[in-house]
Amino acid sequence: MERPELPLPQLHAFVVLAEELHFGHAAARLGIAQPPLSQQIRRLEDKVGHALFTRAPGRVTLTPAGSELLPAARRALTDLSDGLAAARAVGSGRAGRLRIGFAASLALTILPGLLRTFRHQFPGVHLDIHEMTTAPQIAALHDQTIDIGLLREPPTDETELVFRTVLSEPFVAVLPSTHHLAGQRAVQLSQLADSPFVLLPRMVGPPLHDQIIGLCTAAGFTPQVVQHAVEWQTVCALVETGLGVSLAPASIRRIRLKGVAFRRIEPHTARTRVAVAWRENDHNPLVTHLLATISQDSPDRT
Amino acid sequence: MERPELPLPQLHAFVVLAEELHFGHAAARLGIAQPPLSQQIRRLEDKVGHALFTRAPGRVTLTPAGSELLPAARRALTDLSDGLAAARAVGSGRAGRLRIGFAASLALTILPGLLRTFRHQFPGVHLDIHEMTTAPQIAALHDQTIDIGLLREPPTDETELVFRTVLSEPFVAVLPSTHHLAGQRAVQLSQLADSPFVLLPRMVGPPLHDQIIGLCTAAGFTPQVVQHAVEWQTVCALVETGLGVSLAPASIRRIRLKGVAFRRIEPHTARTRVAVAWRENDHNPLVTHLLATISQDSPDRT
DNA sequence: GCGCTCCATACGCCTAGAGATATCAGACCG
DNA sequence: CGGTCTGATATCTCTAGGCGTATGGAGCGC
Repeated sequence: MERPELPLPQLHAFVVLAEELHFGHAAARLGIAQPPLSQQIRRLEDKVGHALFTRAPGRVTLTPAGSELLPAARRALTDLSDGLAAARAVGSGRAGRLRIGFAASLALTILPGLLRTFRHQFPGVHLDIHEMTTAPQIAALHDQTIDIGLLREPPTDETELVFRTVLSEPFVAVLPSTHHLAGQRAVQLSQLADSPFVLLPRMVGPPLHDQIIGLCTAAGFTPQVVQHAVEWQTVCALVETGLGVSLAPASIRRIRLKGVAFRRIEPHTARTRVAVAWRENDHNPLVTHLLATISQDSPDRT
Repeated sequence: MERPELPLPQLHAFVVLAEELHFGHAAARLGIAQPPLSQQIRRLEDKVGHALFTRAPGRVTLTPAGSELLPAARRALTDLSDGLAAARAVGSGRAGRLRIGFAASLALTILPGLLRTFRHQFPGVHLDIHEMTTAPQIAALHDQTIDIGLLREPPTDETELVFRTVLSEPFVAVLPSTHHLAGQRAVQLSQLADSPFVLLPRMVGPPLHDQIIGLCTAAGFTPQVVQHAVEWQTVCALVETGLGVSLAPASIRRIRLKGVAFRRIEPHTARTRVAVAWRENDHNPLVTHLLATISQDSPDRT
């Protein structure tokens, strides 16, 4: 790519003159006087090294060389004008691409409304939605694979990343409907001490896992985990088979399964937080826009 | 098409920096110092209205807006550079299109060599070859349908057009081989007075037609034209059938037909000229080149 | 902590070129 | 033959911007 030889203003003048084929009219369209236009064309011809127009008074015509240059000049000008507009649209956040990672359970709660609101406000923005658990989201944020993470129980030791709580919800006990506690409206946590547990593996979201274990510990027992499952959907399915019980964020009530009962637990204080995460140094306006959308869309509801 | 806002040098700097992602190296590739490059990018960003790069020392990256602008800028630059090269090629006559009209009879004589030589010298030039008689060539030259005409007996009353003789050749008598004059090596023109004639219609080339009639008149008779044919090829075929005789430029000897004899005529002085014609005000370099090729290729041979 | 790398800032210089006004020259027309 | 239209020339002004040198300041590695 060598140094550009043809100034754009001259090319612009060239294109307009090629359309008007009349120095006076072209100059008027350019908003300048006629002599400067003659100069522009002349300079351009000097640089090209050949005449671009034949001028017989009243009879301005493109030369073969001019005809050859015209489409290239036109393309270059429209490319630049379009590219500039596109860059501005992206820069101002009216267009572009935003990559979002989200925990599967959120697909049942805040995610649909959020996406709908955002798409409505920024129809030009393409959203890449990736379902992924907490730990991969953190990693993906770090290596710029996603721009926004929606996850549970954000880790506290992350530099470079910022977290903001979107939603705080209590835990519920997940019981097979045949379970002897399913008849109660609420369950004392300690009553689950003897039931086998189905949980997510610690790996997919250590903080949430630790919090659940901590709840049980605080209630005076260590849960007997007989089975791991990567998704809450699967956990519920396993509970339905009678394999065991579980503790889960309240929003998974949306998973409706015939043989599964969700029951409030006592004590009721423990809550799990859903947070939005992004890179602290990410100045992508779309990130800002999405954060704003979250604020207005789900104003810290419980 | 509105006024271009982004100066090309800045776009060039932008593209190079986007490739190098390093101010120092990019500046070196541009052949300038580093501070000016910083300024260029800064000015460009000011005009766009958004940052195009994120600069952490040692870690220069394109922003989304920058990524959006980059392909447009690259296209514009290559378009201009290619377009300029193409325009220069056309302007200097190394490329382009040349439209040539020629009389059918010339396809047997000067045309093949001429085209071969020209194509060899200017392989980038596309030649449009149209077979047409004299009068249509004149018209086509006037309304810019062809750029070069190769025709017989140029009219003398044409302004705006220039003619240069390429070839001058004598006339020959075209006789059926059964004709009683076919036994002679040469034919006195007056001996044809009683034979019916086959000729081209006057319309397709008035000067040549008038010259043939004039020859007969000078020999003391008015030819009895019993049949017209638009092509010499056809004239010869008709002569072969014994329909009549004809007078034709010597180069049609190349049309070899069993039943046709070509004989030198006396007096031997009358010659027909083949000329190249072009528009006087046509500055297309290809026209000049073709004229030069004709000069060197057929140096006024008889 | 020191130096190195890398980019930004701050002047200052200078040219290209974009613009205007005034004027000239050729073609065409009544 | 003069008026009009069209484009070219001449001359001047002004400024945007391209480039340089000198310097500042933030990370990063040893």
